[in-house]
Amino acid sequence: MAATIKDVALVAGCSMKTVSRVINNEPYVKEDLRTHVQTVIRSLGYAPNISARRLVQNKSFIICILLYPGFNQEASQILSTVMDITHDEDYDILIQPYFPSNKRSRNKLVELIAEHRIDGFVITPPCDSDSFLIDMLVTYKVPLVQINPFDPTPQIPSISGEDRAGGFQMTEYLITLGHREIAYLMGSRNMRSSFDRLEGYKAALQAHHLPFEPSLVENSENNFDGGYTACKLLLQRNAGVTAVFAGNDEAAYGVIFALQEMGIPVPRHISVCGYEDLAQSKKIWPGLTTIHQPADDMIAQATHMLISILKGNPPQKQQILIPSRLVPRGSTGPVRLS
Amino acid sequence: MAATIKDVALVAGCSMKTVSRVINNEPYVKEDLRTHVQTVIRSLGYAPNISARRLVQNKSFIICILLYPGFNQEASQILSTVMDITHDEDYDILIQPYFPSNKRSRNKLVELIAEHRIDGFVITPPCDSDSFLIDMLVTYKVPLVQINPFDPTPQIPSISGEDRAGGFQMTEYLITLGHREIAYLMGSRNMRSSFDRLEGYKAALQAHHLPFEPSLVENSENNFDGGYTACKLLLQRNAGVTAVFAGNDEAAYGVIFALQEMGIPVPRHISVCGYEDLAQSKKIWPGLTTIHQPADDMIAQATHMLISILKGNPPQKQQILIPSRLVPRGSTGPVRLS
DNA sequence: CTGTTAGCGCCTTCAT
DNA sequence: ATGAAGGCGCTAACAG
Repeated sequence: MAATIKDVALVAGCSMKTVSRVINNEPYVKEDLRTHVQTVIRSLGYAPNISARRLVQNKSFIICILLYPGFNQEASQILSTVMDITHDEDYDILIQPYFPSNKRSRNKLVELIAEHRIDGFVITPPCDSDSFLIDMLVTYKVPLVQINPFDPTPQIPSISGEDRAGGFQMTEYLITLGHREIAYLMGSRNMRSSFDRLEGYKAALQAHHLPFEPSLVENSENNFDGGYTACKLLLQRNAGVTAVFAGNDEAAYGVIFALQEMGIPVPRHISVCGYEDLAQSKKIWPGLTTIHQPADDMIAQATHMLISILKGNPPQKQQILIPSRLVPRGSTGPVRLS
Repeated sequence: MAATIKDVALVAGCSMKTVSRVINNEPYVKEDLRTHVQTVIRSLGYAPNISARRLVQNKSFIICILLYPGFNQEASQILSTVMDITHDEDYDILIQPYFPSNKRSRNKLVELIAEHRIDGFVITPPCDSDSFLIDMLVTYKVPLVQINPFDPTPQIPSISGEDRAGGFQMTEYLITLGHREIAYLMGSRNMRSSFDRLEGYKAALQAHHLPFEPSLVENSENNFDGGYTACKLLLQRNAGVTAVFAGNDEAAYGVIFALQEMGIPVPRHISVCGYEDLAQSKKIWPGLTTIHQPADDMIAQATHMLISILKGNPPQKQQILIPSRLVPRGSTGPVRLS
């Protein structure tokens, strides 16, 4: 069997506690004793048993990121980021699917809190739209950090994107290119970002003295099929559209596909843009114009924030805003002079 | 504090062991006692402490998937799959980055084995090209399942794709479309699949009495930039190419991008195909022809296999082969009659 | 600076 | 069919 702290103490001729001090880099051990213990540790191939430590400290050293399984593309970048973090930190990171209001998801959550004693959670939209989730975490006093929450609360730390500003920037950019009939694909209604971006869109129109035309707003899911379908519906109803502002990059891919299928050149006849700047967006021809606001960065920040809270260092600012930045690529161009 | 098994025993008026039996669905508890204990458990809101169980059983109930961080697109699908599994299983799944022969990766691995006592590993290529890794796992007797290993060993269970067959199918398909000058982008040399697909490519040429032309084989990394660069080099050297068989889908995206950039229509002038069938491949216009052999399925199978091994049920077959299937889409077409 | 003692919450073993 | 005792490996609290 593997060596224990007791074995090391025996061989090193000191107490268990001293060995413990050495392992945990605690002070109050004379330098030569410390090095001696370290030698013994190495010679025995001793490694601390994390489970025992977890038990006695009543901590799991595991944090959990709750993700809505609908977002596929995002996931790849999130995974890389998470892997970076686990590479460096003491905490293990568990990624769990969470469907808001879903019975099984809720049961799993309870299990995670009650049995696994997960130390903290990172919540991504639209998971926060399930009030059961937040209630549960608050009741059990499990630390959490929210990403783009629908209702930011001062008590709960969060990372949010400047969606209103992003919606404004993008719309203004399209207006500058000469577009007047700009469609907006509104994403899921249980995410605040959908509404905020719409606000920005409206504000930009107003700033340029353009009318807001409700029929140019199409409800759709923020994914490929959503964008595809919305685009077709929209063009049926509204032949004059010269630009489509999709709810996110994935939806924009759907829009582009639909347009190509209909033989409408992008961006020569219709410009398309998204929101998020997935890695894929610079790989599809002719490159997708979008707002840079990557989920992975936000997850990384949230995770680091959570870990530092768990380590007893509350953040300076509870609510962090990530600025949005326009990334122009080939999928948008000047409106065609007809 | 949370209730313990002791509290439940006290309230229920029985011994701890009886409570333990109830929790774990063990036999030898009278039916009415069992239901009574269950009632008490519910009323106290008792939940077993996983850390304690882990300590006493000397198991972590955690398995680890080692992933090379280079594959970004795959990751998204892997994550979804993994989330599905954790939703159902008792095991937590940790996803860890692993760079073959990298010092930090190796240290992390040792930590995972020695301190975290990870119960089992799923190894993906090219991680298995680091012999330290396999040695480590075998020495410590940690169960593992390999995916597409370079050197399959009868002793180590593995899931592999039929890469040779896939390479053959795709090449033959292109030949059937009339292509004669078919370029092959060879991926990483520390993955067996690169070589096997090349074999399939050669075999198909031979079966159709076509010469194998070494200058049509280009070494490249299996990613977007690799495909992009290889495509440009290739066309400089070899103007007559009418089809490009990329090492995987990501590389194919790079090829398509390069061709579009050069104003070469796909598939009218040059056909392009990939290997893997990522979700993205049906979303880019005009759809990527590819071989269906998704990493996520293989990971899912490997993970289930590992878990069943850990539960004491060795698999019937140690080496599992996943058949490859051709998925024709819009990126390939008949060769142009010039 | 170093050591002793007493659990953490659960399961295993062996009685009853 | 049920229970009592002991210990997994570690650290916290308190002595020295």
